[in-house]
Amino acid sequence: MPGKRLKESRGRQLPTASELRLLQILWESGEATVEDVVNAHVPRDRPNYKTTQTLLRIMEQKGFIAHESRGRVFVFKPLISRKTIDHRSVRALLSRNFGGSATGLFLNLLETTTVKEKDLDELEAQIREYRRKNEPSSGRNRN
Amino acid sequence: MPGKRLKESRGRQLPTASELRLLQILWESGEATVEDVVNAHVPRDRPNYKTTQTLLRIMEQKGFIAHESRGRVFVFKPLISRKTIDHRSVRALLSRNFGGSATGLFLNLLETTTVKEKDLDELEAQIREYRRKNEPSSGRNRN
DNA sequence: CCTTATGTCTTAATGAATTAAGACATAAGG
DNA sequence: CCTTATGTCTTAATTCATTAAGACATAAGG
Repeated sequence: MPGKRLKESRGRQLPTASELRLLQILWESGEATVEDVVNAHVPRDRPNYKTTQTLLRIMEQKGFIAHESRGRVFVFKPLISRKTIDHRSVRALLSRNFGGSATGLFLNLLETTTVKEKDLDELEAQIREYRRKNEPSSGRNRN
Repeated sequence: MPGKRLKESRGRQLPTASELRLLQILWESGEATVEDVVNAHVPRDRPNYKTTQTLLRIMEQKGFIAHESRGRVFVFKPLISRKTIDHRSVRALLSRNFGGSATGLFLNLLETTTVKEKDLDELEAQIREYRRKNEPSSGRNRN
């Protein structure tokens, strides 16, 4: 057994890859026992029960989730939302690779990925929506 | 000394945070000695010479950079472009957090960050550009 | 030429992430 | 009631990232 981890629960900002996988299961199911979490995986990459248990305990130490006892089993629930984690992840990538420039990331996205026509429409709509929200004045009044 | 790392140079896909910092220096300067890399940092967070040397060697094992001897010093050059790393990083985030959906990431970007008016224009222009490139036919011919 | 400063090479301590086994407690079934 | 299956708690091996010291070689300067 290696690494005790966290002197007094320091709480990294972001979950690790394995932690995120379990979080996603909890987000979908709302709450889950260790067994539920294990069984939520396809048999192909179903993790070990005890391993999963350990991971969940660590995630609790980090403040990502909480548990309550129900009979003799623990039921785990997420304490942090998917949206929050997504925000943090995007911000991390932004400052790591793009000097904080959202535009830079977006341009990269267009280069990297294949965007469907329908999604392009959606993106334009969202840009218009963003404009509407953040600039209620109708234009021209630049002073 | 902990961890020999890499049985026969396995080559993780992405550089770690520290590695990326050094890579960015190499991308800007084109090439650099250990000393150059150290001095490229502001005194505030200037890393140790030997630490930097070790990191550069590891990065070379991973295939991110290469060196050539010049006199008795090593001159390091990047083997991988910023664009490639950015692409990989975005793809990683995409599959990790957004189920591969670029649109999801983009919507998150709009929510998370403050985008300047000028950048919105730029984004729209890029979307039009993307359309022009990926759909040269002028419309209507759906068969 | 010979000392010394500087650079590379070797070794390593520490901490975190991942994985999982064994100890121990207890609910459940016969 | 008593055995057993199952769940939690404790401990730990392994790997990688980060940091850096010491050994050793050699170019540079006096």
